[in-house]
Amino acid sequence: MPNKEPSATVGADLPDAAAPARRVRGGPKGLRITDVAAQAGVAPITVSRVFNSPETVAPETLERVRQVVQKLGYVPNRLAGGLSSSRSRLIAAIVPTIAHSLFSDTIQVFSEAMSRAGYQVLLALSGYDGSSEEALLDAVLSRRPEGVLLTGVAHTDSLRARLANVGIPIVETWDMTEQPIDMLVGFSHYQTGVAVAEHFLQTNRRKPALVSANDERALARRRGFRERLARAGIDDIPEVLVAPPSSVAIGKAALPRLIEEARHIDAVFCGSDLLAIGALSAARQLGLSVPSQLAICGFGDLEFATETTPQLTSVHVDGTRIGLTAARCLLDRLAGSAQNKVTDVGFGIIRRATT
Amino acid sequence: MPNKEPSATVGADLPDAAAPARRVRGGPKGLRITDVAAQAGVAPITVSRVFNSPETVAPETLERVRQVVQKLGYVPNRLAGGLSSSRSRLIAAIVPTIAHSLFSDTIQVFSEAMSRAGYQVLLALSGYDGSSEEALLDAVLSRRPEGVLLTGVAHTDSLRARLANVGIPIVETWDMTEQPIDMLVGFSHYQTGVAVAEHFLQTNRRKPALVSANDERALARRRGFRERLARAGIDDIPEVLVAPPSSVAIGKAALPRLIEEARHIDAVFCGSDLLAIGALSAARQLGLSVPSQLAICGFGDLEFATETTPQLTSVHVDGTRIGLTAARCLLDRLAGSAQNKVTDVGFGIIRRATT
DNA sequence: CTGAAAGCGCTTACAG
DNA sequence: CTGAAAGCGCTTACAG
Repeated sequence: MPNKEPSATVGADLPDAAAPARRVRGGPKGLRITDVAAQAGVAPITVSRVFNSPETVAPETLERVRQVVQKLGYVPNRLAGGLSSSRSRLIAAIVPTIAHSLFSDTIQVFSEAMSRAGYQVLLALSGYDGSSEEALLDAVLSRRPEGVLLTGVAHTDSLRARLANVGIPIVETWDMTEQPIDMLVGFSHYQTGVAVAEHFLQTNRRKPALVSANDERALARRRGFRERLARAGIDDIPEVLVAPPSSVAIGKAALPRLIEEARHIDAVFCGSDLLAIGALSAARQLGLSVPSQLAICGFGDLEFATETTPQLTSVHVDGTRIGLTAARCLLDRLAGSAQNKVTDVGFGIIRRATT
Repeated sequence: MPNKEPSATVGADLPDAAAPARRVRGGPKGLRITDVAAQAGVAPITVSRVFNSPETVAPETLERVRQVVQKLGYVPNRLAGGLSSSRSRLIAAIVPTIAHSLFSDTIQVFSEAMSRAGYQVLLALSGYDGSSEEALLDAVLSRRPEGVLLTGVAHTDSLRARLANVGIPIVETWDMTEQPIDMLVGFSHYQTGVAVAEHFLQTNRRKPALVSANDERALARRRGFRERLARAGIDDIPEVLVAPPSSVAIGKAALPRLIEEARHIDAVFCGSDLLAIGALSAARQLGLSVPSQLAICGFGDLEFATETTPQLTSVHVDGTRIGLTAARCLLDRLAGSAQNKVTDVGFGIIRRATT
C-alpha cells in the first residue's frame, strides 16, 4: 500500500516538453520511515523517535508504531541516520591479524562491549607490513567511525596527525609510548624483553639466543632483551629473524639454524608462543632436553600452552583485559568523560616447569 | 577558504520576522566534496568521479582534483555515498566468536579477500545462545550490507525468511543443509560424528564416550557419532555435555566426570580441540596412557596441536578454505554471476600417533 | 507529545 | 569529458 504512485511513470503519462523532465532514481528498494509513518498515521519524525528516543513518545503512539514496524519488518537505514545525525554508531578496530589468536581475544571482548553499548565494529586488518596503512585509514575514516581502536602505536607522523585531526577518541593498544595520540592501553614490549633477559640471567643461562619476528613490537622486545643482556656483559647473542605472521613451522625451522650458528646456546627467547612451540618441537628432535639443556621462552596468552607445553616459559599478556579496558576508555569518552589516560596492563612471566 | 559564509550567523545578522527562520544543523564538521570541487575549480560530481570512475575523467582534471584531495586530506563520506548509491560496500560477517581461533582463520581470510575487492567487513558476534539473533540481524541489516556471511545455517524460520527477503547474497558456512538460504560453504557435522565413530570402531574401541558442547553443530556431531555406534550395537555411550564456549579447563574437568560415570571407556570424542587437550591433561593426571588406554579425538584446526599433542586424533576442518570460498561466492554473485552453489569442503581425520 | 521544513554529503540520471 | 538538478532516507532544530 504505497502512499504515492511510482514516480517512474509520471513523466511517461504526460510527456510535456515545457515541464522539466522528472528525474528518477532506481525505484523504491525497500521500506522507508515514511511507509511506517503512513501506516501508523504519524509523521516520519515520530517513527524516528520511536527508535531513537522512545521515552519522548506517548505510550499509545509508541505501541502503535512498533506494531507497524513489526508487521512490515521495517529496519531503519543507518546509512541515512548516520549521515543525518553525524553519529555513525560505528567503531573501527584496526588489527594486524585475528588469526592465531594473539589479538582475537582482544577484539572479541572489545566487540562484545561495544555491542552492548549500541555500537558496531568495523574490522580492519592491517597486516604486518604497514605498506597500505594510509589507504586502510582512508577506508576506515570514510565510514565516519565514532572511535578507533588501534593495535600498536601509530608509527608514521602522517598517520598520527591524521588520526589526531579527526577529533574522535582513539585508543592505541598492545604497546606503550610516552606520547599516545589520545588514549592507550598496553604494556612495554621493551620491558618484556628486559624481563625475559633477567629471567634467563637469574636462572643462570649465559648463552641466550633469540628467534624474533621482525615486526615493530617484536623488535622492541628484542631490543630490551639485548640491551639488558649487554649490561650483564653478554653481547654476542645469536639470533634468527623471521617475517610475521609467525607459526609453529617457522619456529621449528628456526632453532636448527640458530644452533648451526652457535652450538652452545642454553636459552631462546621466541617472539611468540607459536614460535616457541615450534622451537620446542625442534629441540625434541635434536635430542635437547627442555628446559634443562635449553630454556625456551615464548610470548602470548594462548590458553593451550598452559596444559600442553609445561616445559616452556612464556611472557603472558592479558589480551582480554586490553580489549575490555580499551572499550571502556572509548565508551567513557563517548559518554562525555574527558580523561586522557594511559593504562599499563603489564605482563607476567609464566614459568611452569621448575626444572 | 570556505566558499560560503558560515550559515549559523545568517539569521543573526538579519532578524527578519517575515522570512522563515533559517534552520541550522550543527555547523560544518569536516571537508565535503564541495570544498574539494571549489578548490579544484570543478563541479562536485567531477570529484565524485575521480573517486568512483577515474577512467571517465580527463587525465589533467584527475590530477588536479587528486592534488587538492591530497592537500586538503579529504576523505569521502561513505555514509552519504552509500545512501545515495544504494551501495554500502559493506559485508557483514556473523560469527559466534572469534576467540579461540576456530572461526578466526575463516574471518581473517574472508576479510582479506573482501578488502582486496573494495569491501569492508562489519563484524557481528552472535555468541552461542541465539537469544538475541533477531536484534543482531536488525543491527546488521540497518547498515545495508551488500552481502552476509553466516556461521552455521540459520535455524529459525523467521531469520531465514528475513535473510532471504533482503535480496542480497548470503553465504552460510561451517555447516551443511539441503536447503540453504542462498549459498553454502561447509561440511556435515553429522558425517563428522559418523566418521569419528567409524574410526573408533576400526581401531577396536568398544567403549566410546563423548564430551560435547551443547551448541547446534556440536550436537549434530554427537548425533552422527551416536547413531553410527548404535548401528554397530553400541548404545550405551556415556557423555558429558558442556556449555560453549569450550575451553581446556572444561575438558580437563569433564574427563573425570565421565570416568566416574563409566569406568571402562576406551575412547572419547571431544567437541573441540580445546576440550581434547583438557581431556588429555586429565588423562595424564589419572595415569591413563593416551592413546593406548584411552583414545582421544578432538575437532578443529588448531595448528599447534600438530606439534604439541601427537597423542590426539582430531577432525580437521580447513577454516581458511571456508573463508576464501565464501568470499569468492559472495564476490562472484556481487559481480553478477548467478550460480547458487553449495560447496562441501569436507573434513579429514588427522591421526598423528600410530599407537 | 507531535510535526513541517530543511539539510546531512553524496550519486543518479540526464543533458550537453 | 563535464555539470545542474533532484533525490537517497533519515534527523536536527525549531514551533506548537
